[in-house]
Amino acid sequence: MTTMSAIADNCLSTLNVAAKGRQSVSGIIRLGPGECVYQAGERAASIYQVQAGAVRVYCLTHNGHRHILSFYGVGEWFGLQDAETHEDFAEAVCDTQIRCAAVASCMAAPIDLLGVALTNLAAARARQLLVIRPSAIERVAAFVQEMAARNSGAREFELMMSRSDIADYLGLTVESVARSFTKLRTSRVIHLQGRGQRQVRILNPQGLAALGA
Amino acid sequence: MTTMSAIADNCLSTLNVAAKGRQSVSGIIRLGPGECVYQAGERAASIYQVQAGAVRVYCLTHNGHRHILSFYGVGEWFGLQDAETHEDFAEAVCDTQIRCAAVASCMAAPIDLLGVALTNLAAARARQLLVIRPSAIERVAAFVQEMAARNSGAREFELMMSRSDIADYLGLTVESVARSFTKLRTSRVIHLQGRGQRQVRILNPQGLAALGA
DNA sequence: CGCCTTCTTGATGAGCATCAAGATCAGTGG
DNA sequence: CCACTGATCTTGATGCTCATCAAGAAGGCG
Repeated sequence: MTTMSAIADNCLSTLNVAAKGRQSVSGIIRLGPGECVYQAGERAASIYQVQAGAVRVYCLTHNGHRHILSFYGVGEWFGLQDAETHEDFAEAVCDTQIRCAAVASCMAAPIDLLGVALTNLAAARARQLLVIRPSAIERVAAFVQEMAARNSGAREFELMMSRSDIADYLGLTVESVARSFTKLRTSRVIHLQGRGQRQVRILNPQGLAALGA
Repeated sequence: MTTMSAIADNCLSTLNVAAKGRQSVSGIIRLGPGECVYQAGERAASIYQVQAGAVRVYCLTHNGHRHILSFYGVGEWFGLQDAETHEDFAEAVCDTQIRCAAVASCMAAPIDLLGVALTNLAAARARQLLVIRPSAIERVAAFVQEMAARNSGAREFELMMSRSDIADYLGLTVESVARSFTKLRTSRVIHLQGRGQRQVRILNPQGLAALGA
């Protein structure tokens, strides 16, 4: 019983801490490529939903390398965490529009914080399975599938992020990413064109799935 | 205060879904090494807290390999997720005692589900940073530090899991794990002894941190 | 003792990081 | 219109690290 009430106390304290010390900020924000949504060290008082474009959330490792924890596309929520201040960075990948909701406002318009947290948790777990995969081409194949799924399963779509972003997301180097894309292209699994070879058309979904599943 | 109730509402809605079709189960469960807490496909109607021992939660990958998502030690909660059924497996690592709480019971005795979810999310993110690290010895060093932290930062403690568990947790092979432990031993960073070389004493915390930080 | 599991050590090869350089493209200004 | 510039992407060569295969060492237990 005492354990139970202790947990209830945690619940209260977490939220009060998160909300205190900052004015509730809500509204729409427009950002250009590379512009920052929040930085490590800032107070975490809001959560954000992508309205258009895409956002990358990343951490810096001990040796200064950037590791992208997740990309967020239209409709997805990010920025929720347990600590009082952010330990990560969020930036627009391209021209982007986000909605900002103060966590404290969840009482007025109850946003499903638990749902957001669980969705993010599930995504983080899925990413672990992806990243642990040894082969570079498998990671890239899985990434292409993930991006296709984000575009409603379209056969053709445009990557909003650079090869460098993809590399930092998959834990590879830019060169390995480029090589894997080349392999997928020469083996007729995908077709690449457009500015920076970011326009992707999936030619052989089965072949892609066989690699990335 | 109202924040609380909003979360309670969320709690209710999510939990009704999760709890339906299964009797609420609460209580204490004792398990021996390798015994199962839940399996993929089972309805997710409860969350669990480790009272003694340790639990491993893992997924099976497409090619049949086991990937351990997380270890849970005394006091930690696991089993919470957004899907209606589990997609992962939970097993006792050693002799273990867990507390089982039906999610539906959170209305009567409000467990901080959001807090549990956010803690798990933070852990998943930390693990991404660990696993993405290229070097095997760095991963093992970070793992040893994590285990030390779990034992209240003790200099000496016993690993409850096998080398095989560690390998599946770190995304390495058993051999690489053993080699890394050997390197840490021969470089006088740690000392190993006891059954299965699972008794660890940290001789050089700075050296360990330099590798694993 | 024999059998089993777990951990360690050795030899070899594959795959990726690294370093280096070339290719493509958008933007800029003569 | 073309040359210049910088960013991004691709390709090539080399070495290191880890997975793999194989076998030995160290308990635990009947």
